[in-house]
Amino acid sequence: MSKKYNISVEATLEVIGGKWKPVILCHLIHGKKRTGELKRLIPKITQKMLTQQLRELEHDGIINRIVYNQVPPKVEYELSEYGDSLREILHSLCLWGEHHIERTYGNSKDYLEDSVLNQ
Amino acid sequence: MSKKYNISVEATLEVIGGKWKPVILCHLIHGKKRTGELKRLIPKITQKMLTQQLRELEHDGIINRIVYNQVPPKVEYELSEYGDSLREILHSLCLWGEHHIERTYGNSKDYLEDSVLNQ
DNA sequence: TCCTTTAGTTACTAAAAAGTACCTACATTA
DNA sequence: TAATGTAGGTACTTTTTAGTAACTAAAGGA
Repeated sequence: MSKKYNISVEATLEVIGGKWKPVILCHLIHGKKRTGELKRLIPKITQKMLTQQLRELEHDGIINRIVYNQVPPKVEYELSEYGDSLREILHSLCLWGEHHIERTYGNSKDYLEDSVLNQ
Repeated sequence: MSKKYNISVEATLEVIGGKWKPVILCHLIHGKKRTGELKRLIPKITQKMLTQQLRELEHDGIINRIVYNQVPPKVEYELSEYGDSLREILHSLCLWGEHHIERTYGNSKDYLEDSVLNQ
């Protein structure tokens, strides 16, 4: 009848899978971000994909969308309380990536953009 | 010049991103599996995708491919020592999925296939 | 001899994901 | 009056990803 998962990780992937969602969320674990900030932090993402992914994350209760009623518009995104339950996982995913880059290339400085995230 | 990541999680996604890899790996954290076992555990995967994903994981050093020189062929896959560094992350991803299913549907039994993985 | 079994390959097709380019709203400021 | 800045929407195209179906190898057994 109802939708079945063969293994629970499939449910996780429905929510945070894909090319952009983990990236967006890894930025949000460092705090609230405006739309434009996210675009700057993720230079290769298009407006369309950014909005689309943010909408889905909001729909799944992972992030909050905070709209300030002003012109020009100001919108901020943050991890919701529920999304915060992903914090450790997201952090581990970032950490593993750093280790992997080092293992693969010998160092991470030359292959990883400097940013608040990679200290 | 050389390839750059804007954030380290991108490197992680290159290795374990996509629709099938986390599923395959979550099965392998419970031990060595033959090709046919994996096909049975992941009913919706096709032979082609299974082989393709396994090859990539092997190439990235995440899994070992163990070939027994016999006919009909017998091949087993297991997490490599390096792949084992993903064990905790994979486990957390599964756990989060279970919580998410419960939060979303009220219970997990009706939405999650019974298997060794979901006790 | 021919079927079975297991793991895998390949050419082709279909579907899903992502990219492009252009459009909107509207208060503020020059 | 016209340009600016910010967030977002949309139709269309391209690219990527995945699925389909038919194929191979080779030992053992009927």
